[in-house]
Amino acid sequence: MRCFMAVVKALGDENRVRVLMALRARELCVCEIIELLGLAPSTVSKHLSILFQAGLVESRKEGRWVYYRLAKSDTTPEAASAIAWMTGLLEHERTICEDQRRITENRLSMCENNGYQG
Amino acid sequence: MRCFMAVVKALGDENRVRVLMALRARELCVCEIIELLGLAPSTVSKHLSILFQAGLVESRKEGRWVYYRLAKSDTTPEAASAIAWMTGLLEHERTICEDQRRITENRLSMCENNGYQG
DNA sequence: GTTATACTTCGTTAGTTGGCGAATTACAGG
DNA sequence: CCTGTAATTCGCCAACTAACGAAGTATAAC
Repeated sequence: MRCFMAVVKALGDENRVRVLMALRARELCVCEIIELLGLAPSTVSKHLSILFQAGLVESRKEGRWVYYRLAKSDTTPEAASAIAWMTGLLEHERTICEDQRRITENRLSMCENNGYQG
Repeated sequence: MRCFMAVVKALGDENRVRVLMALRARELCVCEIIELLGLAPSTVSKHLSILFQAGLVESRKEGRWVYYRLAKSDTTPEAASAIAWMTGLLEHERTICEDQRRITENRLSMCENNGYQG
C-alpha cells in the first residue's frame, strides 16, 4: 500500500507526468528537463527525486550530467504498471505530443548538452 | 489530461482508495463508509464528492440514505482503467482485505442501516 | 587554483489539502 | 407539526506541497 500511494502521489503533479511521458522517448539530463518544463533547477530536482523515490525513474551520472530514464521492468510492479497505464491514457495528449516533438527535434535550445548522441 | 489528473489526485489519498476498494464488494451508504473509515461525516462526504467529480463513483438516493457504488464502464476511460489498475495491485492488501471482511460480515455496527438487503 | 556549468540541498513562502465541528437540508416517523 | 437520522455545506485550522532563490557539491576546462 505504501508503495502504491507513493506512485500515485508521484503521478499527482502534471509536471511530473510530463517528465515521465517525455522519458519514453529517451533518457534526458536534468538541464533538458529544466528546459522542457520551464521551471527552476531546484524545483525540477525535487520533482525528479520524488519520481525516483517512487521507483518510477532511474538515473546515471556521466561527467557533469545526470541522466534520468524510466525505471525498467525490474522495478516494483506498482511503478511498472503505472507507467503502462499512464502511457495508454496520455500518449495522444496535446501537451505530451508537443513535448515529444521538442525532444526528438532537439529543440531544448538553452541546454548546452543539446545534440548529445549517447 | 485534466480528467487523468482528477482521477490520479482522487487516488492520492489512502482513505479514498479504501472506499473504492470497499465498493467492489457492494454499494455502501455514506453512514457505512463513515463507520468503515472512522472519520467525521463531513470529511467522508468531501472524499466522496472528490471521487464523484473524478468519475470514479456514482450515487443514488433512497429515502434518507445515499448509496455510492463504483462507476460502471460507461464512465470515462480514465476512471474505468484506474479502478482496474488499482484493484490488480491492492486486492490482497491487508487493510483492504480487512475492510472487505467487515463489509461482507456486516460488521459496520454503528450504522442503523446495517443488515440492509437491497 | 580558478572559472563555469550541472545538479542538489536548504530555507522560505504561497497555495492546497485533509481533518473537524457547527449549521443546513432532506426525509421518515411519530 | 416536531423529533431524530442521514448527508451535505461552510468555515476554520494544521499539515503538506510546489514554487523560488541562495548556498553548497561535483566535475570539466582553462
